[in-house]
Amino acid sequence: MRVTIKDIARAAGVSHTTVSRALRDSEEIRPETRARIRAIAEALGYRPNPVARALQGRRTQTLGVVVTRLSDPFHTEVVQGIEMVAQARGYGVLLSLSHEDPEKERSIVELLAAKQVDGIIVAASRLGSRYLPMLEALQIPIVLINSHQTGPYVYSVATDNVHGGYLATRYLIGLGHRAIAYIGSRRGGRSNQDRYRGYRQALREAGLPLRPEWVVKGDGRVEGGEAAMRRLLETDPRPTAVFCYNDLTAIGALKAALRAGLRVPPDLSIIGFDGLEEGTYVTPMLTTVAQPRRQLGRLAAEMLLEILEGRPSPKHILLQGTLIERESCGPPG
Amino acid sequence: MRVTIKDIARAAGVSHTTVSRALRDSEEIRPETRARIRAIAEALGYRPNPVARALQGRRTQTLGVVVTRLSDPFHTEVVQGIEMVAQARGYGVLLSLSHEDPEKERSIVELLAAKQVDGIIVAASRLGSRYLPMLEALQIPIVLINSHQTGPYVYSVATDNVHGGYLATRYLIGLGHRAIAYIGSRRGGRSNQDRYRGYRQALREAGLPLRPEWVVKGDGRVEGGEAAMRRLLETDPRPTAVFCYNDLTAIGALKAALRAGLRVPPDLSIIGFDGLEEGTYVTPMLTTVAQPRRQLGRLAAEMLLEILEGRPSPKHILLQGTLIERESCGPPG
DNA sequence: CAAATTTTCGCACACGTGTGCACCCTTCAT
DNA sequence: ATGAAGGGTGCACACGTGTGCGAAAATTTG
Repeated sequence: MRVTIKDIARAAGVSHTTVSRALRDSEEIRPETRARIRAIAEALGYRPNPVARALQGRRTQTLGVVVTRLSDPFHTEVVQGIEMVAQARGYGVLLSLSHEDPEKERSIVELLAAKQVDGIIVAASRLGSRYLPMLEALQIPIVLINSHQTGPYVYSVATDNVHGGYLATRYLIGLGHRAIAYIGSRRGGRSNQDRYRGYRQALREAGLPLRPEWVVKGDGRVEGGEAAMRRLLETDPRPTAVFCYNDLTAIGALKAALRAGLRVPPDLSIIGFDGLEEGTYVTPMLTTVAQPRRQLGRLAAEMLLEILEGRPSPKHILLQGTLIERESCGPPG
Repeated sequence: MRVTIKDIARAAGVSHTTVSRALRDSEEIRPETRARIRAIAEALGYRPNPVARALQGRRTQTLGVVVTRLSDPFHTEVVQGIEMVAQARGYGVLLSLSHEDPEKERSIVELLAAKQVDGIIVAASRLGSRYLPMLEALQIPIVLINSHQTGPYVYSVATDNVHGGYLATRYLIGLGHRAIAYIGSRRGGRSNQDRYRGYRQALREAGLPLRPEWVVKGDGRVEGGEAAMRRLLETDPRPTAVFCYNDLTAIGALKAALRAGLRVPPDLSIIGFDGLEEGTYVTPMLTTVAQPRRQLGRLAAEMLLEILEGRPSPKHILLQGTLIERESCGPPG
């Protein structure tokens, strides 16, 4: 059997009330008594029962985390960031996967709320604004990662996609490219639109035309990037550089280009987005706009904990991505 | 405020006892009463409080999962398998990362136990047999993934590393290779030894010599594989094929080989282990011995649930890997 | 119609921890 | 010596759900 405060009370010859107070270092209990009880608790190997505490105090010390898929390396790093903060502050992390199904995401969030988590972090939500009424009904603070929404219980941490798209495209322009394509993502939603916006803005500023046939869509994964690149390779004239929605897309694009016998660079330059480890696996290594992924997770968790513990916190945080120059870009050949 | 059975009792004009029984479909309550109470519960939007249930019934419906790092793609797939099963059966998944620190792994397992999880799954444990006394003291069933141990509360699911190593090496021999190297892992522990054992066995059977200078060690990650391959490239004669401890190591080896100007194949053949998605990102795509990773997670979760729900279950399951032929191997050139 | 039986429900307590308030025992002042 | 003041501790209840057992109501039986 597990040791409870009643067992300690019996051993110490006091009531469980006194034990409870002694262990919480209450001023009401005489110091010697406190010390004696602590010693007995130690000797008996007492571990407080968090379930009972939660029932009593209405706090489970647990954060719910909702993610679409873990097989997407973007999310894993975010979750690691969350977990590190949570672990350091004594919170547990209850993980649920939605598999990109909005309906499932909804039911998962409700399930987490029913499980009495203190707060929820949702990474890469697929749910739009119709989401909000539910969140408010739950009365649980929620932090959205890379999905901006507004509402009384809703907070967010995101990277600036417009800026990132602009950064990538400017970089290619700076290398001397004038024929720059964009491979987007069917499933990218708002973030795809924003990166595309940054791309257009950079083109416009440089006085470069926006060619519709150079804007194609993948699916945010390797296969989609590959297929999209094959379509780009058939255009005439061909772009000399490609900005890809994310690194997986870029890796697919690179595969297709290499298979077509192109040298990357100089025949083609490819830049990705995210800053995944995986970008260093390929040859040439992928140049990319890195999102501070772990930071996203960390900040989301810290924000949530601040809110839960009643400290002030900003409601929305926007982070900037940074360019990582590796090998997949160069001047047009 | 949250709706409790007391609220329902008040609305229905019965005691909370009756409500509790009605909702659990007890035979003691008259069918009409049951239906009436259910209707009221429905109307009020009642959700049972799992914390209170856990306190009363000693079950939290939560599984603890311990993993070294999520950034290792091997684990993510395993965790996904676990989560899918858990979600389908109404269990939550409490995730903790140990970051390859044995001491942390220990404390995490104890923390999970303190948090009253019903069972624990440990993926890729770094703790050896001195682990066992603690596990027994906790009296919580534990399933180890890819780490075989024996004890009253200890179960395991693993892939057959000896067989996998043998399979990979036989495949290379079958292609005509007679100079086959092995890049192991410093941190691989038992699994590294077993894969190496399979390698030696295949060499012995084929009458090939085991050359010490062709057995080097990486760290199970890309960088280590790269460095190890550079060392191999300096040997004379050079191996014509390399079996790598895992896919990340193989990706590193491939990078080094390509950088040295080798064609893979025919100048060099490389085979990995794990069957990661990442193996398809590189050019040429990696041939590998695939572990049924999601299956590992699934089986571990199913095993644990069987045990928890009192159904019989095998204590140890050993799965076989399968060869996936892609592009990185061919006859020696 | 009364007694025995069955059905239906509520009382009281349990699970482990926390807390408002009353009570008891010192201690000190009068 | 008596009263007040104050510190130290325990009683009783709360949190939400589940359950053994007894009591009341409904039904069957003699």
